Amino acid sequence: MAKSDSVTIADVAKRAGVAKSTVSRIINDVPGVKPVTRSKVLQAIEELGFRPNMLARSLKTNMKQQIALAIDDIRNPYYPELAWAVEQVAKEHGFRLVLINHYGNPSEELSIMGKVNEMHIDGIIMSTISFPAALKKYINHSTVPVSLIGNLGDDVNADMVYLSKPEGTLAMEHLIRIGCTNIAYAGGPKEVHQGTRYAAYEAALSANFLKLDPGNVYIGSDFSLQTGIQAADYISGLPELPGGVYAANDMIAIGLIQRLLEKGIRVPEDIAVVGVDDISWSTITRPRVSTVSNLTAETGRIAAELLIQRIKEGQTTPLRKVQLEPRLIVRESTVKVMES
Amino acid sequence: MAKSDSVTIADVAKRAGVAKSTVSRIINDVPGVKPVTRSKVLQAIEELGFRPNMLARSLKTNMKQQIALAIDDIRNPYYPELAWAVEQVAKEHGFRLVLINHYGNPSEELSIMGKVNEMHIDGIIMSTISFPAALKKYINHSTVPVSLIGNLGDDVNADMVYLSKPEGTLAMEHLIRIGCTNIAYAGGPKEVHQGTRYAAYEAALSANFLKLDPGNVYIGSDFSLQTGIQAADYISGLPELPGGVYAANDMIAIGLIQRLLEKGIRVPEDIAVVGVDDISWSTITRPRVSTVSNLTAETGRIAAELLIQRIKEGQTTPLRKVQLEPRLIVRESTVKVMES
DNA sequence: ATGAAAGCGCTAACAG
DNA sequence: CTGTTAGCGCTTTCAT
Repeated sequence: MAKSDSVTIADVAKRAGVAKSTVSRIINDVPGVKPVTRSKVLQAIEELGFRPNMLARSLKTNMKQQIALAIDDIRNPYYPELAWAVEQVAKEHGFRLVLINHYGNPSEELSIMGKVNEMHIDGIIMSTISFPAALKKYINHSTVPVSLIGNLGDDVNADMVYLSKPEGTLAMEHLIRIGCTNIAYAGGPKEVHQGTRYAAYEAALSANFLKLDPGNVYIGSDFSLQTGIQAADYISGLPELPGGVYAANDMIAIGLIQRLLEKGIRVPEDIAVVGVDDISWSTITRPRVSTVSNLTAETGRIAAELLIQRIKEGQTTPLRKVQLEPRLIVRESTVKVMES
Repeated sequence: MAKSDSVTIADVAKRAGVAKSTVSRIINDVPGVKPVTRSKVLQAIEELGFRPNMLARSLKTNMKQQIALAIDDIRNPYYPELAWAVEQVAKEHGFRLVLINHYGNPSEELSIMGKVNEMHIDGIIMSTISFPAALKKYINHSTVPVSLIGNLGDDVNADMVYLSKPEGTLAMEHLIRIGCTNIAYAGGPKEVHQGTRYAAYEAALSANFLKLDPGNVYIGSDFSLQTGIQAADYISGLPELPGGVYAANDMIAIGLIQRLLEKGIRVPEDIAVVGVDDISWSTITRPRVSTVSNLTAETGRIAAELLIQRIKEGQTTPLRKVQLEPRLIVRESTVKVMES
């Protein structure tokens, strides 16, 4: 248990011949300390190699200068950018970032919220996929501020950032606008992404008086390239080749496109393909992938800013909800362009 | 400053009619507490909704149950998997993960090591790119254990995980084995990746009595797809087309291959291309990319285990160094295969 | 088997 | 301008 070498504020005080509180004042830049005293103490700090014990400070001030980010899986390409944006903002405000993967597992998500006050954090950003009712309770009872990515309703005690409409809506509208009537869907399990990815498919069809053919829907096991490849095999075997495919994310779109091309099916001439996420890979495949940007970095930045602001001002001010507009990005996978 | 509602061990003790120490014993599973007392206390805990303040506990025990991982940039595709592996192991041992990006910035790296004891962590894993001498001093003076990714020498007080040889060596040997004599290099700045990516190029050439033609070396500004594309433009314009290209990572290799194909240069027939990293994308491009796996997840896992073991046993036991064997993975970008 | 008391290293009134 | 005095909430001897 031996507290190693650690030199404390008391050691410094003794060495400098002052009281602990004076040392405290100096390391906290409290004004009104005689310059000569200050330099005496500074010197003692230097000589002793004193470093304040933040743990003790935190115990006293109740500020840990740390926030958590709970996400599905950092290996999913959406999250590194989100995490990066969050860490940037955190760092600017002198906060560190604790990263937690919950793998979309509802019980994990609950367990995280149940442990927030054992976590040395001042607040938490949750990017939840499934959203069990129990989670809402946990959030509402949480002692630390919560910032949510996604719109989880008005009865949740948390600031939120979310898109003004599902990305998929833009993707579908685009396909319809360029003349597709027979549109296929390629995605992972329907429930994931709070179901909005798939729901947008159904909604857009019905909003445009197009009929939903269950045969046009390919549901894979995840949101990977592999799923895209399998979707291509499925879709290319359909009795009637769809004019367009709405892929639930760019990874799927890319796998899908590659496989279609291998099979001699031209994109976009035979099939137009649009994805969602605007990951960087989408700009370098051939054809480059039309997609919908969900403003990942912007989302992370705002979520972090909302949280830190909330940490600073407490639960007094009203909850904030920030809506972001998803943005359609048209590239060659949906429209033939002049120059390659 | 108001310490909100927080119910403490003292509240529980009063409610249960026992001493604080008894409550402490119970929440720490210290044996030798009469069952009836135990249940009385447990009930009080339940009724009051008591949750131990880990900060206070940490101050006393000096264990924060938290480790840090300092990396270049989480957006670089190597790191999410590393971070994931580290977090897995951390979680298994009841530790949380603090993620820090240093952007390969030497002064940032130093600043991180300078702040380790203000960070509420029990140890830190550093994946450093540049390795200034000053960093060595910081590490050797660090009060918390350090686990290093990469071999930084014998005079550094840290456990280490690293590859037994540069990945590039395997990549180059492969190209040479399949008959390339005129081999180009495509990479980012030479110093990055501790210089091993490029150094392997020079070393392999001279080990095989091949002459180094500076005109065959393309140095881009980073390790992105874009650099690969630019490298392709450069290499395809060379007076004599090289028989093979060693790309410093798979991103570059992929950008390079796509661009070569666009220009009507066949891969691997005209040029064989090998990358490094074995990122998942390399399995779905056409042709799929031959590469060298650097065992990312394994590296993360071991780094985390070394660190946590060190945290538990202290600086008494000798330093550990774990070597991993990089593995060549041959795909279609270097050899023509029978079935596509 | 349990209680009393002394801190962990720091901050924050309150005096002087 | 600086010192004294209480704690923050918990663990941990040492008694009983």
